[in-house]
Amino acid sequence: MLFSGVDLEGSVKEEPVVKKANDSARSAAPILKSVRSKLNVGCDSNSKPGESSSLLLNSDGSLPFYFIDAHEELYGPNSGIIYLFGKVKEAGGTYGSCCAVVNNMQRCVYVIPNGSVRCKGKWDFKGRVSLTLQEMASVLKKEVKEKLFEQGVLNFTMTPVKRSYVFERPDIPMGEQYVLKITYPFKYSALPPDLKGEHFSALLGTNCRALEHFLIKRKITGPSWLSFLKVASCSSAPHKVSWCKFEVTVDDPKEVRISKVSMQIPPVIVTSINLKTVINEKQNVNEIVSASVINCCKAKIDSPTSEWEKPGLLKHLTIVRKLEEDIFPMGFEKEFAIRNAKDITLSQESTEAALLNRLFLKIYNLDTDILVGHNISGFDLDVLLHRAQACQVKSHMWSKIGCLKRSAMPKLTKADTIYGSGASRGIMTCTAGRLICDTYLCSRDLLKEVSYSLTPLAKTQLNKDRREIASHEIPKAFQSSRSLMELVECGEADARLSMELMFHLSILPLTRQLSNISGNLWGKTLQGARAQGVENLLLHKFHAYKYIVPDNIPTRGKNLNFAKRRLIYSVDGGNVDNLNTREITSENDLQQVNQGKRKKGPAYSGGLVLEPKKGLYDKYILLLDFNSLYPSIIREYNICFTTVERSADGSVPQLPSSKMPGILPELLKALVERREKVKESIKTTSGLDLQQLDILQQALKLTANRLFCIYGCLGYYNSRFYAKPLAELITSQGREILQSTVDLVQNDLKMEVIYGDTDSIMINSGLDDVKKSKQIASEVIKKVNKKYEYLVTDLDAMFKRMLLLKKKKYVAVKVQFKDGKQYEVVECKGLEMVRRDWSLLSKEVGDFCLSQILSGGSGEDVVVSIHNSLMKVQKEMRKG
DNA sequence: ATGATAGGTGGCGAGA
DNA sequence: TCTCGCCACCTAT
Repeated sequence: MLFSGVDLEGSVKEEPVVKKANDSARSAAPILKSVRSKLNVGCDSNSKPGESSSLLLNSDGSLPFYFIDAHEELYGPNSGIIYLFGKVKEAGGTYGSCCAVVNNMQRCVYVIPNGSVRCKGKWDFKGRVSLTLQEMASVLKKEVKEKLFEQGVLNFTMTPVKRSYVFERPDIPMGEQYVLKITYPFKYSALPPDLKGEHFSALLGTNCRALEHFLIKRKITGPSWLSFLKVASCSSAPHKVSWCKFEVTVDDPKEVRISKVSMQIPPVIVTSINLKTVINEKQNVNEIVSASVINCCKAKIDSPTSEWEKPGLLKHLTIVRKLEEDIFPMGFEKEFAIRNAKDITLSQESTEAALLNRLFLKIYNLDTDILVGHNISGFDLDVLLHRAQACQVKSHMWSKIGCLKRSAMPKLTKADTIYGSGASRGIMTCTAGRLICDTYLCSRDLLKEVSYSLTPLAKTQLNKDRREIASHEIPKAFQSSRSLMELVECGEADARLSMELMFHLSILPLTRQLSNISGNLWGKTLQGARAQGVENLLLHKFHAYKYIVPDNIPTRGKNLNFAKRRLIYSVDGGNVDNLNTREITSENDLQQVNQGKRKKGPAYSGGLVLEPKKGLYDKYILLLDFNSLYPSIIREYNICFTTVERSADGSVPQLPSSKMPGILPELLKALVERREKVKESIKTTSGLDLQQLDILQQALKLTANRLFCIYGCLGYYNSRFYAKPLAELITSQGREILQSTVDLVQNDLKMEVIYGDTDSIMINSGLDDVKKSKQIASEVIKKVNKKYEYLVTDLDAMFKRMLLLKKKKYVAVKVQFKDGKQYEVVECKGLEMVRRDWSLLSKEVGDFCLSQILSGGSGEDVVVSIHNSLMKVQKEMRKG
């Protein structure tokens, strides 16, 4: 099955077979026994004295591990080591956090030999000598061996293997051929990507990351149950590298497998954080005065969590500190005592450093899997770590914000990052092992709202009023006990709202499913890295079919590479016209790079927009729409890296003639079919499973929406799978399809097309009757759909009245049906009132005018009424 | 570093 | 003062 992470039928069944390995079973058993005994010693912090916990094993003696997050150090002595974070099951049936250290990762580099080898398995070397595979291999091996020694790589294996290459590098031949696969340990540095030799023209995979290699090779697609066949050792408390409850070491990556038994997906521990800060004017930095934490210890990730507010699941704590050398206001001690009567929910500290220590310790003790907060990645985490640095919080404390013990703080980027741009790499490094769920970023992805601040979101989504305290008001809060308690409550309320938002939007189950579908790391999906999702999907798929994938261009020095890449890969420059043109081209490109991201002219032409026949229409207008046009084109014409022949001069390629289905079309087919299947399952299932299916369907819908991203990634310059010719081919087909549809409707069906944009056309039916219009529409649709196999048009809407003003600007009264009843909705596209950069007044006035125009009243009445209202507005403005 | 291109609109400054 | 080109911003698909 394609996406093994998603289990459609009969997902929840078997519990893991509890404890003990078969005595005779595997040699792993004794090791695991010792693991277990060590773990009893090792799990120091979380278990109460006298309580001992041991891990449950599968019946074959392997250790089940629910994989959640992973991390690799990119620099330093630990690069090449992979850290997996997840959950293991304890004897009591509870779950504990676990870190698995995977050692001995091997680099994997492909050597592309010179000359053609596609002729009958013989290596045609420089067209002169024809050698056998074995002979050629030995010549090549000898040279590669020398080169490896030169690079200081002393320990390696070499194997000739058959692989295909179908991407955009002109220096690597397309199609299947024998290449030499080299593997060597990560402790040796990466080979230079441009290394060449007498017998080989290129290297691929030189800088592949250990983690990516691991996940692709082990076919791990997002959060899922894994089993560790052998666990080499288990560190006890002082020797642990992580803050997790348990820690194991895996010395052979191949001992990590996807679990074949389906087991219940464990709940996770979610901690919501909200900081209240004051601005230190002298240094222009935020200082923390209070931190609120809300913890839910059993959040479901396979279905929506509905009862998260149930007593016992939720705990809260707010830590406040004194402002400057002040003392806490009068009466605070009393409040303090009341709040802590039953449970510690309020904590007072005298310094910011003490507050931070307390908070980090709390997160550690909670054994948090997921940190949540509104704009947590853009604000709270950044402030936390900067303050930890400024207050000289010890590394064994601040590093508890993540799961890996650290001694040095990674470079944090400046605090003044753009609102909502996500966390910096340094912050993500610190939090490795705990997922970051930023409800601000997520709602921006999942919802369409005017504003994504907490206050409006709380209102529109949760129907709750949020009390806001402006940042300059915060110092005043310390003047009285009452106002200070209000500050505390505000912090807790905010933390709570953010968590509620997360549950309300089912962010965890949704993003988990998305990660499973695309094979992405959950943390990346939460960060909204859409391009990366597609990248992973393609990586998994192409690897499975034995294709060598395009190299990962490292971020560092990318700007330099940009121009270089342009020169190497650019088909524009490939024109043998003259060298001058080429140099100018690359110089222009360099300029574009230097001028930054703001200036980016389109690289190729996109969708067709028809000139609108402007005016007010009062007969029924039919809006016809091709369902996900670009993905369908890929399927319809079998467009793929593997099928389209790219021309050398950079012109738009021809449609493929190959009937062999390409990988992209197959992928889309699988996704579409999968969605259909889920839809069907939804009809026939009930109860809890239905909720799960619903999430699945939502996720699939999201992916379907993001199928567009597959096209996007083909046209996205920084994408690993950048293929301008393919993107161009797709859009050019799109234009042709739209045009031919227009021609069909106008010439053959003799109907008037008044507008069209990329994948849609509007037809003036000239009718007053709904039913007749509908009938006509279905006839048109039938005719259009007959022409295509996968492309499907649909009647998107019928407009009773419409005002068509410009390209991409129109208002219409849409007719809809619900329970057999007809009702009308106003749809407004592109006009001022749907834009955020127009004032409320102009929106209101516009709204009124349009409602008048579309009311269907006589022309004169409308004019009079609009005029009157405008006069009224004018008067009001003069007054104001 | 964080899918695409097409298109409308107001603001701004240069130049007539 | 007016026009024009450029830019930032936001939207449609």
